[in-house]
Amino acid sequence: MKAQTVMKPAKAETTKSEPCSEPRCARDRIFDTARDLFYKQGIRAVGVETIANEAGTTKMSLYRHFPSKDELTAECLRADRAEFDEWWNEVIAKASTPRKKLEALFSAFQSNVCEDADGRGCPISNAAVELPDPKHPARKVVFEHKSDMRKRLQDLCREMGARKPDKLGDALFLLMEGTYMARLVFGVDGPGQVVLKAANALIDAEKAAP
Amino acid sequence: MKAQTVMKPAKAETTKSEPCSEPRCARDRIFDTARDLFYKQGIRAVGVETIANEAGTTKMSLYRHFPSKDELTAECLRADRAEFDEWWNEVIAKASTPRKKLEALFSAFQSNVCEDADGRGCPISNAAVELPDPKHPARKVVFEHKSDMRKRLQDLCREMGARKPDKLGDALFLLMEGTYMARLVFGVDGPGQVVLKAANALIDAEKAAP
DNA sequence: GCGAGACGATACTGACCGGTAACTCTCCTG
DNA sequence: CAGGAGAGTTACCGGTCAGTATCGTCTCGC
Repeated sequence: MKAQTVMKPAKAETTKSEPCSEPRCARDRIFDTARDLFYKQGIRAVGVETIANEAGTTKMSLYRHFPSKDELTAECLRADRAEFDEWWNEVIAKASTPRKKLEALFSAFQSNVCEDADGRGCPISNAAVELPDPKHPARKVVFEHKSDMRKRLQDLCREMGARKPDKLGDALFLLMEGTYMARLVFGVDGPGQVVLKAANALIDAEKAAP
Repeated sequence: MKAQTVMKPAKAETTKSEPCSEPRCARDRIFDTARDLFYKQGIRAVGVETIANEAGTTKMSLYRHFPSKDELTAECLRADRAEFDEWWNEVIAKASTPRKKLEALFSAFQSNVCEDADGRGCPISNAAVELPDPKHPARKVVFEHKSDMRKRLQDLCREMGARKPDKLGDALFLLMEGTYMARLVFGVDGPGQVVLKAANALIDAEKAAP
């Protein structure tokens, strides 16, 4: 398969604790391959041997860098989480008011989730489905990420001056999770296409009357 | 390869061709055990041997009644779907208007999903996460069930006189799916507790202005 | 009484699982 | 130049996976 051996990177400014060479070092290739395969095929469906082969290396190298498949899984989810947070912060940074931040979030969210050709919803939610064991190291990542996401929404609602910010934030949370699952079941043209309008309707309703 | 393997008698007792004894016949015990274990531990996490043992029988009996684990899985999902439909019809039968039917649905849904002590969301949505292969027989059940659920919501919105019934129905669909996932991640006291209020807000907003 | 069907028990296949051991090669650094 | 770390290779471990084969038993309808 791939392999493409020596490429003479010619960079390597002798930073001591950075031994990676090649296109990328074995650890990074393994990590990225694992994230990709876990997302596309499911965590339980992918074996460590498959990951190693697909990354152009061997199982031994995988176990040199990661203590177990479970820990590798948790690590991948942490990367997913970090990527999500980065995306989130970038989106809200461009908007001026809490209301506009929420609108920008749901607008970008709808595009991201629904328009990705081979998307399969949220890798972290999916992990929660695949790994029921509460002792699995990935479960902690799942809970922390979703709790954080919930709180961010509630905080934005509070800043916006909603009457019941926690409840409105939770309702918006439901819309997001539902969009993930709708994408997974229906593909691109599913119910997720209405999430922005639905979020706006909920926000308007809460800011208005009784 | 077997002919019409999957039939389901499940009728009254003393019908002549009913060799089931014991509490229940082996097929039913296997089937119920599989549904339970698949839901609680995940489909991929449960082996056929485990199912057979837990049902107090053997793997051979399982394969006498079901052609494969994949088909058994699909059959379990069909039962989940039938149970859901039955629940749905019962709930809307008690309400007089489309608006009240929707309200009754979301009220009962919130209770069912959130108050079940060891609930793990929707078994059918979970199956979609666990089984990415589009050729898996369970995928057909997933898609049909969710399409049906989506259409039922849209139809109720239409009967209610919503201006954009399809979009409103889709928004309500997102709320339901989100509630399932929220239950799975957060347990009983999660964001799902607001789904009834959120649904009402969306409906009111759509029936009212612009 | 007898065949037939349902069921249980045991053993097996071949593939794959996560994880480990021991060895070699290469390249960077001191 | 020596040494050590990162990486690749091969072989292996015990266990489990889905699925099959064989045989024996129990019961029920005829």
